Amino acid sequence: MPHEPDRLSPIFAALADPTRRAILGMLLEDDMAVTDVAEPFQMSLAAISKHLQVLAEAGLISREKRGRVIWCKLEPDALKAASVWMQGFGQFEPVDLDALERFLEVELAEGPGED
Amino acid sequence: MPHEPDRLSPIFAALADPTRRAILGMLLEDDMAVTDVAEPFQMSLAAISKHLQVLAEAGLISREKRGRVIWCKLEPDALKAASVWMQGFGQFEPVDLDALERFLEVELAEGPGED
DNA sequence: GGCTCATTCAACCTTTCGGTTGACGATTGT
DNA sequence: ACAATCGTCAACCGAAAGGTTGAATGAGCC
Repeated sequence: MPHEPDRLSPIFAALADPTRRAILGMLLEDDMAVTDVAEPFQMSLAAISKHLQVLAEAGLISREKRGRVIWCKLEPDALKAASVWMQGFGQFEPVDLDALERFLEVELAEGPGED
Repeated sequence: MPHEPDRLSPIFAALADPTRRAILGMLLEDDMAVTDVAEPFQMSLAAISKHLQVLAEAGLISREKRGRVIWCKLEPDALKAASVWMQGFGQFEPVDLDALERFLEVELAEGPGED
């Protein structure tokens, strides 16, 4: 049996960019058109389009064309695959809830688009 | 207000390489010397050394020199940070800290696969 | 038809990544 | 003292990442 294609690497690679994580955060609230996704960022629309392609190839989002607008939608399953992989490593010690809270506060305070 | 340094990106970037994920898997069982980490791989020792540096800079492992041997040890906290970030998306509860806390408590108390 | 808006494509540039090789410092054993 | 071992450093390489700009495609509007 040859080995299965590596679907995990593209997912983690996609998550490794703060712009792309911010995009995912925005998409968490609602589906969005490409132009609207790009609006809060300082970079060109083409750059955002590339980021969306990376996210789509990793399976983290899907794009659907309705009219002349392309709607981007979060696809949680890919994220879950990566999460499951990490669960294997996560079974160490009971979680440090204080650290968790601090971490989440920082992460949520940064928010999408402010990177 | 400048932001906190981005600690999440290096973690995901480190996880995006299958060699590095394999190394983490090996380190899950036991601490290992660099040479022993490198042994099962087809690439040079220097390449593995670089991978270990990437993992260390992401905070995923630590290295301790005892004698002429450098021992590599898994550091679960960094992984936990990334895991928590992803679980926020998977559960669609990025704002409800209480619910996320309760979820994690239950999740870690039961442990994966111990239903 | 022609204009405008939404998105991607193509070419290009610079920086980073993942690998190599060979030399090197540090440590241990004889 | 000398040689072998452990690991990193430095220089180099090709490929990929992340950005730019400008042209091209395609759908909707007047």
